[in-house]
Amino acid sequence: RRMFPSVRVKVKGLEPLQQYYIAIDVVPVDSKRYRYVYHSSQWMVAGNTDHSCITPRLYIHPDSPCSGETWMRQIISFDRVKLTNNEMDDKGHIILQSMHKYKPRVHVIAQDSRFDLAQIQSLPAEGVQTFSFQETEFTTVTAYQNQQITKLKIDRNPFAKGFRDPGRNRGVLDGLLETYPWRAPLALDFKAFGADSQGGSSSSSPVASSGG
Amino acid sequence: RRMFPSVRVKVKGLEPLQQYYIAIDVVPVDSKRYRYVYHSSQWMVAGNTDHSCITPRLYIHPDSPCSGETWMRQIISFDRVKLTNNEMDDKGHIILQSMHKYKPRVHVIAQDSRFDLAQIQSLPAEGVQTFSFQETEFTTVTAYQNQQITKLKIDRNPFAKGFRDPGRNRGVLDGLLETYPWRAPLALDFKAFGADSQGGSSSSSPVASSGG
DNA sequence: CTTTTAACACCTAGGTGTAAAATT
DNA sequence: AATTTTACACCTAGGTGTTAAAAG
Repeated sequence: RRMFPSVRVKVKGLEPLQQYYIAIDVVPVDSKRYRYVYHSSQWMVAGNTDHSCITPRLYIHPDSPCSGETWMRQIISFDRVKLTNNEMDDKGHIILQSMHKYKPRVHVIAQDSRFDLAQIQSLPAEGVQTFSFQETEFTTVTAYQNQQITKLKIDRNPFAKGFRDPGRNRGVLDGLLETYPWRAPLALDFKAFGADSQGGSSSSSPVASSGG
Repeated sequence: RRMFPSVRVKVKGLEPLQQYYIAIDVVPVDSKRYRYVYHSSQWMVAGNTDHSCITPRLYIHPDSPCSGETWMRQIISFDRVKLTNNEMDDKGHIILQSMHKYKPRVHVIAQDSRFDLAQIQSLPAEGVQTFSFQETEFTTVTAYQNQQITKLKIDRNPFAKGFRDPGRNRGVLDGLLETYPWRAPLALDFKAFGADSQGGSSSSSPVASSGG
């Protein structure tokens, strides 16, 4: 299923005429398995798991490759990214384990004639800058554990319109959205050199969860 | 509106590791205006018009750029090409005049670092090979003139399913499809060097017409 | 017991020819 | 009179949370 809300970014500091690929992947935050405790409304550690050896799948933004000038002029939205818990998936979706914590990463990749980047499966060794944002951390589920998340999805996702309450509960939702982390596009600055730099921003608590 | 039936091609003779763009455009067959004569079921010349000065719009296949190996492994379908008669169109659709004859051209463009091909608006001077096929010639209309074309579209276009006759008229349509020109993908051979080569094939009469 | 799967009604988004209205 | 535009019902295609059944 699609990731919702989707990651949206703005990028600056690119070379206007250079061509870039922009891609996203999702990496584990830790090696813990979580369970949701209803009476305290919290995710709590429920054991260890092993994320080792699995290279995360890369989703290339469909506008890639594209000039720095064009990338910088638009908000870059990853709203077609699909997540699955099926480890045998053959449709190129991003594979995650349910009941785990993850964080998306955005990669800006300068096109280099030394590599064939047409069919990128893994990140090249150089010419890549990686950004991630604390506030985009989320917990995976196959069925929603948190009623607030369900309401947020129903109210904000156009495809869930059929489940919206006519008017009555809007106030509650507005309150939640006050701290909703992904309303504004995240900012990437390519000028900060070096790979794996953490694009920092204000850090709010993880709120979003996505069905697998 | 979309062009239907759409142009489908297979290409061979590419360099497996070279990157290529593949694009389509539509050029006038002549400078005549046509009208459809019902009693003889024929398109007849109805005057002259001026196609001069207008550079045809290029539709880049969405898989571009892509390696020769990948292009050669698949049937290349231009089923999302859109036609319009609005000369002020700002959505990048291919602009045609109604009641005129046209022929699609397919261009195979080797990626060359000397040019910025990310946003191709016009064809580069070299590294391009152009193919066209007599049997893909068609006449533009805003309302169908020929009942056989209407039937063909209704029976073959999945979006027109709501207009299909339940079973009864299938025989008539099958007879028409026997000479339907675009059933098999057209064959391009990139080995035939030089630009503007005419990829020849059997020449049947123009049958397809598309709404503007 | 908890978690996952699959079928479903209900949406968004957009591609059909039709028929009536508008234009030329 | 011929051609074009517009609104429309009817489709395809696919993204929602829900629910009941299945799996663990």
